[in-house]
Amino acid sequence: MPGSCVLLAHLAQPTQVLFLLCVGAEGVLWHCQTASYGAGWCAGAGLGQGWGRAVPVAPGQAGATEGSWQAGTCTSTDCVFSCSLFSAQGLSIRGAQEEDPPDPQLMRLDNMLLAEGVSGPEKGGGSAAAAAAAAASGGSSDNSIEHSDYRAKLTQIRQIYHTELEKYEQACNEFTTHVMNLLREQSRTRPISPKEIERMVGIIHRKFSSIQMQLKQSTCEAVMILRSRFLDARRKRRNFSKQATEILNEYFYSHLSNPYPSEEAKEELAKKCSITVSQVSNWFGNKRIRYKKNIGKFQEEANLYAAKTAVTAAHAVAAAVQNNQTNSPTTPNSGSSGSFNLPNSGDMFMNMQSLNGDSYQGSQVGANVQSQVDTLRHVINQTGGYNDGLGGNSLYSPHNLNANGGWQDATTPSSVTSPTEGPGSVHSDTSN
DNA sequence: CTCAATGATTTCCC
DNA sequence: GGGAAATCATTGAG
Repeated sequence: MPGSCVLLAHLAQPTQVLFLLCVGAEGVLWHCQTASYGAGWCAGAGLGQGWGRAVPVAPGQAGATEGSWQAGTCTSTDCVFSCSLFSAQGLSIRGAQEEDPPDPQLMRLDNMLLAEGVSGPEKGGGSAAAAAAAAASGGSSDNSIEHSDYRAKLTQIRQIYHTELEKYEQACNEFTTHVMNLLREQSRTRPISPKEIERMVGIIHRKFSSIQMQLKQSTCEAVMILRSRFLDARRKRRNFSKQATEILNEYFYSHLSNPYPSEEAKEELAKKCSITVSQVSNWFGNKRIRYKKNIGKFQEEANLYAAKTAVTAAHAVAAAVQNNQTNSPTTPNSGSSGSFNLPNSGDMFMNMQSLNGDSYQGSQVGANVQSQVDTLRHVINQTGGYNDGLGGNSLYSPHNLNANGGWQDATTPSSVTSPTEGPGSVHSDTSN
């Protein structure tokens, strides 16, 4: 059994390895912790378990730092104990951790782990995952697949962190017991004061604290890497689901005269499509530009969605009319196609116009139809039978509809009043 | 592998 | 800040 000194060190191995180094009558000795730590590594580094003689590392030797020791028989740099030394006789501490005041770095790490949901109480879903997902998605609801993916990985990190933490605590206790036993044996040959024991225990705990800090540090790094990967993954393009594309297309083609969804509409669409608001904005931006550039190419698609919308609208109108016992005799839709009752029928009309060429030219008529629709809606509302289904008016009703047509004009009201630009004048950038 | 489609990003403009 | 336009980068069909 070595002398009375204790040196607790950890080496920067994949798994933290704990050593006990003693300085005594027999010189400097190392002891590889045999419990849950170190045994494997000790063997791997050619140290074996138990006690062995340590020799100072020669200055300049690879891996050497001031005060480094290595196993007497091991020349591998892996065997260098870059650790602080606690003198046996006076229990003087050189290089011991100075951790009396709360370490600001430790506090930062703790805060981060808490914020990331790694430490602290377990929450179903984890605020960190939600926060990261929200941040990554531009502040809105995110793709649930990525969300759960991120959450699963974070949970994994969390589990590893807690397992390791538990191991460290257990090892700390074991080690403390071990040292206490050493001291108890020492007390047979020399007087050991309670203060000395207390101090020794304090040293051990501080050492373990610094090891814990490393664990926290690497956990933080893992979370950061995960987050960056998560964000990077988001940058990758992923096609929207067929359903989402359909919903977006339906909106687009039923608002062809003014395909600029309001913020509310965007949010609603985002929700329906399980994508973010910015993705909705991107989609509409891309769609507008691509539609404008090649209207012909999108004609079939436009007709498809127009027909689809018409059918839906017809059904809705039929239902509304049927439900409306006091149907107004002035209702203009009775007996006619019925599709114009759609709040968006103005756009649909334009769609039909576009079959023959430029879709923008039809908006004059489209606007007229729109006004009819508004009248109709007003009438129906007054009779009390029409306020949902077709509703969408808060969400889907096109605003900024203008008589001249053209998307540009819709967003630049100043030019709407321009009498020089007739219905036939197509904005230059609509031509390809 | 090629290439069209398409979601995302960048740049410019108002 | 929102939109247009150009461009980048990935996806998926052939």
